[in-house]
Amino acid sequence: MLAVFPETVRTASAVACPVCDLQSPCVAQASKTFDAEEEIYGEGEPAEWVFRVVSGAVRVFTMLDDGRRQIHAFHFPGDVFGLENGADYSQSAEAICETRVEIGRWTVLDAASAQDCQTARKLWLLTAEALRRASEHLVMLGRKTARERVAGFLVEMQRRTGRQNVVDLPMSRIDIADYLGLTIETVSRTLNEFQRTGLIDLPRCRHVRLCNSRLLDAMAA
Amino acid sequence: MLAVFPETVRTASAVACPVCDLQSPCVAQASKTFDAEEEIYGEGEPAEWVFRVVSGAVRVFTMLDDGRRQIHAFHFPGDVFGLENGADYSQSAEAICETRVEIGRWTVLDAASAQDCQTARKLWLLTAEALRRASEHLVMLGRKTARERVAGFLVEMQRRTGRQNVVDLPMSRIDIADYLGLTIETVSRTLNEFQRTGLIDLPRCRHVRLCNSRLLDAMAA
DNA sequence: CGCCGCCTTGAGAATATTCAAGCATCGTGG
DNA sequence: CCACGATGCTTGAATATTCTCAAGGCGGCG
Repeated sequence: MLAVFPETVRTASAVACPVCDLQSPCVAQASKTFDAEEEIYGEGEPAEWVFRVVSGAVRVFTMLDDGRRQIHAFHFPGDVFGLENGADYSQSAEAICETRVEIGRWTVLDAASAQDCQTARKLWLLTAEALRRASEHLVMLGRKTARERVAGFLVEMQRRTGRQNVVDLPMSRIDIADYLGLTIETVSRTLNEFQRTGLIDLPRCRHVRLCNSRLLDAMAA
Repeated sequence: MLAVFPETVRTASAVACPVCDLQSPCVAQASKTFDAEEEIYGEGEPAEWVFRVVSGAVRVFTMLDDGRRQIHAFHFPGDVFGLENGADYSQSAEAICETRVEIGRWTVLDAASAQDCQTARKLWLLTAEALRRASEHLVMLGRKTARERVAGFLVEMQRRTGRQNVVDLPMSRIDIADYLGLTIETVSRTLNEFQRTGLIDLPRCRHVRLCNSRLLDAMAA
C-alpha cells in the first residue's frame, strides 16, 4: 500500500494541511480516495503520512495473532489520524466505505512543529483529544455491560455523525462488535432489544432512529 | 485538596521541571509527599498542576455513579501525570502508598510551550506515550481473557518496576481488578492458578517472582 | 430471479461474577 | 508476648452474562 502513495502525491495548493489547516509549505500535500475495505496503512509500516478524513469513514485497529481484532477508533470527516510518535504505525487503518482523505507528509509536519509553536500545540491538542477518547473507550470496555456499551456507541455516533436523532451506520455489525469488545450476536441482540423496548427504531440494519435519546444517554452512564 | 497546594509550593531551584527536566524558570516548582490512599486531585477540579512521581505509586481512575471504578493507569517514579487538555481534571488521582511527587504549574508550562518548541514537543511526546499505553490497555480490556490480562499485567509491572524477575506490587487486588476490568476474586484465582502451574511464585500476596517470563509474555499475547 | 453476504435468532456452553465463608497478615492494646 | 480485631486475600458454590455454534432470513446486486 505504501508504495502506491508517492505516485498519487501531488502538491495541490488547494488542499489545506491536515493538521494545522495552513496551506503549503506547511506540509507536503496530496489527497486520495480509498475503496470500501481498502487498507490505508498497516501496523509496522513506516509512519510516513498523516491523514485527515474528507468524506467516508475509517477504522483504526489492532489484530492479535489468532484473529481477534480490537477497533481503537472510527474516524469521520474532519478527523485526523495516523499521527504516530514512533517510526512505524503501531496500528492498522482501513476505509470502511469509499473514503477520501487528505494526506500530509510526517517529516514535513514534524519539521514545521519544531519551528512553529502553534503547529506543535495543534499536534499536541490532536493527540490529547485522541487520548481523551481512548480513556472514555477504556471505561466502556473495562466496566460497562453490553447494553451500556451499545447505548454509548449509538449516542457517540449520533453526536459525531448524526443529524437530528437519525444515525446512518457506515460500519458492519462486526466492526461495531470489535469496537465494543463484544460479538456480533450480542450487538445484534442488544440493538433488537432496544427496538423492542422502544428505545430506537431500526427500519434497516444500518439505519437507526433514536426514539429516546435521553434514556439512551442515561443508559450509557 | 487543591487548597492545600499553594501553601506547600516553594520555588525550589533544586527540583527539575516535571516535564522538560529544565530548572526554573521553565515551570514554577514544588514537591510534596502524599500519604497512602490520599487524593492528589479529583475529577472536575481545575487542572492547575502537573506532576512527576519521585517515589511511590499513583493510580489515575474514573468512578461511575454506581461505584464501579476503572483505573486508567498506574504511575511510578519518573512518570508524568495530570497533563490535561481541558480546564479541569477529567479523572482522579490518588497515592497508592506514601508517594513523593514534583509539581509544576500548568499555566507556566503552557506558556513555556508556546515559546519553546522543544518544550512543546516534550509535551506532545508525553501525551503520545500515554496514548500508546491506553491503546494497549484498550486491547487488553476489549479482547483478552482474564488469564491474558493478568499475565500482561505481571509482565508490564516487571518491565516498569521490577528488578530481575521479581515484582513487588504496591497496589491491592482491588486496584489490579479495577485496572484489568475484572473482579478481585478473578484476579486472585488467576494468580493462584499461575502459582499452581509453576508460572509464578507468590511467597506473599504482593510479592511475585516470575518463574517463566517467556511463557507469561506469550500468554499476554 | 437467484445467489451471496450480512444480520438475526435460538440453544447450549463457557467464562467471569456474585455471594458467602474462611483464612492470613498486620497493627494494636492488654 | 500474645490475644484480638480489622483489613485484605483466598476459596467454594451458585448464578449471570456473554460467547459459541448452528440455522434461518433478509436484502442487495448481478
